Amino acid sequence: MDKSPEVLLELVERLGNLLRSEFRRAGADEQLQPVHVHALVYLTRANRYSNTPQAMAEYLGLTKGTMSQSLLLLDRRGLIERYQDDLDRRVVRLRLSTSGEQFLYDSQPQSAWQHATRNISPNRIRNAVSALRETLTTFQADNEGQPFGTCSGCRHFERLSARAYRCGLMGDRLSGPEARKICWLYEEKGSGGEEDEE
Amino acid sequence: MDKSPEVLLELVERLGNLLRSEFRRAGADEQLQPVHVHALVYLTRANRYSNTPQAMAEYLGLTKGTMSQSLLLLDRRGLIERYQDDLDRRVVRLRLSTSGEQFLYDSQPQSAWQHATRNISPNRIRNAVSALRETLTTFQADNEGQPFGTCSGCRHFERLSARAYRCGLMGDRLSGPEARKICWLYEEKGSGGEEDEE
DNA sequence: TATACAAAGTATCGACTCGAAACCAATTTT
DNA sequence: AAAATTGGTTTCGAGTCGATACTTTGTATA
Repeated sequence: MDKSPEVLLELVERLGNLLRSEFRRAGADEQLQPVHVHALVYLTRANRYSNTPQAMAEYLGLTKGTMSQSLLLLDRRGLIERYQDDLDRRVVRLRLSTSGEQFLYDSQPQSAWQHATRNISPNRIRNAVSALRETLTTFQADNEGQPFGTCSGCRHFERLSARAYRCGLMGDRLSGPEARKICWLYEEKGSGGEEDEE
Repeated sequence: MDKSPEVLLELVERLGNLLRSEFRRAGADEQLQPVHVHALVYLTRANRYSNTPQAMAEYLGLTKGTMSQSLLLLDRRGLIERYQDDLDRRVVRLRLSTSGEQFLYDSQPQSAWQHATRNISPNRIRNAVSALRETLTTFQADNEGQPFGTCSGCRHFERLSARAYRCGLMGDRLSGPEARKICWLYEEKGSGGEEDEE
């Protein structure tokens, strides 16, 4: 019997704890909770389909009510900006404010981690990434959660030319940087045979 | 430029969130918070040097005061037992009670994850484990945190015979299963040159 | 059109987490 | 024996969190 999956779980758990502690530390000066820092980090990575309270709540594993609270706080502190969507006036869009960006720049919540991978060869990292990504995909498929992923690996992702892309689902053109951000409409590419009726 | 470390961070974050949600779900019936479930899971994996409030707090990234609160709750609910150490009467030892074990057996907080790795070859998992383990080690070394690890990879681990082991630091004999549990006195084996004076 | 219904967000409430600081008791150092 | 240290507990106040109810906007249906 192989205990590896168990050990992998343990490592992810532990690293998750440390990351959380790191976020706690980063937010301490500004009296922010870990989840607030995480929310700000998320905003740097979210594309135009994912920068809403709902997507964020889903990503962070919170209810929309709780999310609303945290966003209220971040707004009061001037770290984010909220504005209405043009087409659907129910939806709120979120973006980092200048001071939000400044905060992340100053507190560097991710630097300790970045540093911690310095001794690992790019190749090994890529392998680990691929294994974890697959785990994530399977997990999300099992648990009916919204699947998050970056555009570049998505079924709806279309390359128009060398540097122009498009989301086939929404029909919007995407810039290169945006194609590397987190999308909420993500669907696994090659998994096939899962064409939902209706 | 390679974005892989960033992506790895993101995956660990996300999987950490999902794990947390999973713990939340598992504890919902018993009105337990995710951190309580995590504490119970930790106890199943802790060896004789790590089954104390302090080690647990360190592992979960909490202060001892906070930890004390959670342990009080778990004790009141009858999910754990606390008893005094024989040699040092300040230290409290923790163990799962029968109903604690029953709870974990019933709620299966880790099963969803175990399931999620089913499509990944053992070999790829082992590679991912090794990369994450190294990241963890580096991270802990950078951040002066207590290094957790399993006995079998520890510098103090000695094999007496085919099935008998010993911790060279504490002098205790260890059973086979115990040698696979989480230890708080863990020190990296081959890293060398870090012999602390004093 | 009206009218029902769904969806995105907000507000309120109560239980609980969390760190900080003060505290206590057992141990170790001096 | 006194002082310092260590493992844990207690207390406090701020803040998270889910549940529930609610508001506003959009969509479907008659």
